[in-house]
Amino acid sequence: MATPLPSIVAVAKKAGVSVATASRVMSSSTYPVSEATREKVLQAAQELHYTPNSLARSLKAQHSKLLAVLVGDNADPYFAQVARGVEEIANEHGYLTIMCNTERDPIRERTYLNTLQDYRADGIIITGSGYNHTDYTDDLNAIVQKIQQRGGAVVTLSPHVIQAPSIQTDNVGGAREITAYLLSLGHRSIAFVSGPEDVTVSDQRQQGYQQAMEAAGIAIHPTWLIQGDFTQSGGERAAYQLTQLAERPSAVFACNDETAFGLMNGLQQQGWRIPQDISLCGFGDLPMAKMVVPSLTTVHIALRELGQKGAQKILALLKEPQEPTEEILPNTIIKRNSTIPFTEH
Amino acid sequence: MATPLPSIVAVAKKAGVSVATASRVMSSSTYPVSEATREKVLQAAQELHYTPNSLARSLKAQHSKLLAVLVGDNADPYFAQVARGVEEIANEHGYLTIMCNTERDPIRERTYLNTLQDYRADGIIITGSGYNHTDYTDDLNAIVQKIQQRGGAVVTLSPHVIQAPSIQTDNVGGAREITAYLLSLGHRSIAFVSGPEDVTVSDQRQQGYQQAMEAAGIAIHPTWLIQGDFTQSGGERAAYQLTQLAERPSAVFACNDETAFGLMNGLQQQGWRIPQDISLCGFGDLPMAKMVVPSLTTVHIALRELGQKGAQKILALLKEPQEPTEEILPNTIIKRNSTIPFTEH
DNA sequence: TTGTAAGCGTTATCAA
DNA sequence: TTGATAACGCTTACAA
Repeated sequence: MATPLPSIVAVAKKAGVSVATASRVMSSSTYPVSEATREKVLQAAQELHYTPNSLARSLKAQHSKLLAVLVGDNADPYFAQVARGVEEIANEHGYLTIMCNTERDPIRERTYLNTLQDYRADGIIITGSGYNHTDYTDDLNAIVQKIQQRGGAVVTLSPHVIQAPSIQTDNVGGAREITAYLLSLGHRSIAFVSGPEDVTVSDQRQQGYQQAMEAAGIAIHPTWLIQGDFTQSGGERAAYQLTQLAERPSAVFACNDETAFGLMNGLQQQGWRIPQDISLCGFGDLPMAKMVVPSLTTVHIALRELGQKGAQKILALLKEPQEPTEEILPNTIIKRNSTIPFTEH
Repeated sequence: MATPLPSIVAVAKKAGVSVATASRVMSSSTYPVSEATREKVLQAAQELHYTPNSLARSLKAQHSKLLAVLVGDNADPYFAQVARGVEEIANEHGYLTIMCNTERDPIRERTYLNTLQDYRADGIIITGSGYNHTDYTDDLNAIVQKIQQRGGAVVTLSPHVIQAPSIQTDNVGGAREITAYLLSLGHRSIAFVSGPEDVTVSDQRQQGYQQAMEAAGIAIHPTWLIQGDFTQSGGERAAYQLTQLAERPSAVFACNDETAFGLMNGLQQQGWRIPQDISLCGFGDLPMAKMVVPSLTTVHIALRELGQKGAQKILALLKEPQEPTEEILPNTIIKRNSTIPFTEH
């Protein structure tokens, strides 16, 4: 049978003091309490194994010490790393981390945001989402605004229709750089495998790709633009499309590592050798990127750090409201074995 | 400035009814309320954008609709999959999922368990931990007991010093089977790379390995037992050790996939070809297992399903307390390209 | 069918 | 320095 935990009244009673004083010592408030009574209370609390009820505390205090991460899928290594960074900082500061998988579905995002509001989550970190547009833009922003009004903090870690302070990796720049790297290797026909349609991160990376190609004076052939969906199977499908082309590009740039892994697998299954037959690169630098054979040339994002910074931003926001800012973090190209200089076949 | 959200009193006032009736319609209790007043209340709630404060509700109801997962590291694909399964079921049933990274550290486990108790988490799922022994065994079990006493449910998903209902994959059996598979391929000298010392899962898998070897009448050479730590870098170190041996085994069984990936990388860097020079297999069947080259022969665990079952067990436990049970789930061997029949060199 | 009021476990205000 | 007491927002006896 469920027996309730001792409350502060039990402690007060046992110590022979009022709940007020008991509370004062348990909540380690600055309010003066004599050493003698403090001892008595502590003693009683100890004996009863008393610990304060966080729910009651939160209700009273109007904040919960709850921090949430909205991710597309916590099993996706990209999000997993970010979430890890968040949890780390949260834990350090006495916050609990709530994990929310949205599958990039605005409706799920909305539902979670509402629930989180009901729980008075102090901070919400949104990552891995962000369509260019959705019918729910206003909806989402309305909720976010309400969250902010009641004192909650919201931060996005990727482009999103939600208006909030944001910390992001330089998607355009990173894509431009890695494309420029392929160009510097002598490649001229470079394919690009995108993410799901209308997802902004994918568009931004495509933009970087296009900028680099344009700067090199190369017209992008329509068949070089292949649709993916950020998953390995999407990459495999892209590989198939690639092998069907009349003229094979000499390099492919996948807009994220998972896609690149899928491509690698798919292409190799079709008998293509990487990098001899085609150079391949990704974006993200997941832990697996250096493990696959050949190891993957990619854009390194400090994912865990991104999560940490997001959490720190939340903490800062909670301390004192600040102007909404957008911070763009630089990233670096990691050259590995999946790319080699262009050679005539 | 932070403006508080409307409470049920605001709704009651606006609807011109008592808080009791307002509450009755908002909490969709079975208590009879006339259609007319129900409408009025709903209307008022709508206009005020009222949603009930979950903290207050939880405080009153003595349960929080909070479910926690304790994992070693949420960025480890193994745990990530399990956590995903948990979140899925939790979300379906209106529970929020709290993610706790313990790094297998009993002290961190204890801290989290305490915090979770303070938040009145309804359910706690513990996975990825479990030393054979620790100085904190009694501590941990004391907290778990208190959690259960106050009505919370605890389930473990891997061997652990914590006494609680448990659902686990068949570690011994799986290891025995896959070792038997290697034997059936003609291998006789089979190395085993373990996890961190004293971690029970690792011991169980080693046990399975030993059982199979024994059944085949093969004495295990001491040098075949190599210490790993469940990580890729641990696998790489093991690879190095392996290459130093005077007599090379013809196969290695890594006690988890991450270790196998590290081995694969390390061995290949030393110029060993897999599977020609040595057959390799793992345990877990992470998504990456079929992506690496060569693809990895391993024991498939339905990880996500394990998480789902864990969450369902919690839900069942919450509904009505049951006898603590230990459920062992079968697993299956996935034969891929990292293993081939033994051949003389 | 509706309302009043107590209580969940805290903390903070006000008096003493 | 200590103690009553109200309040946080909700649900539920108990009355009406």
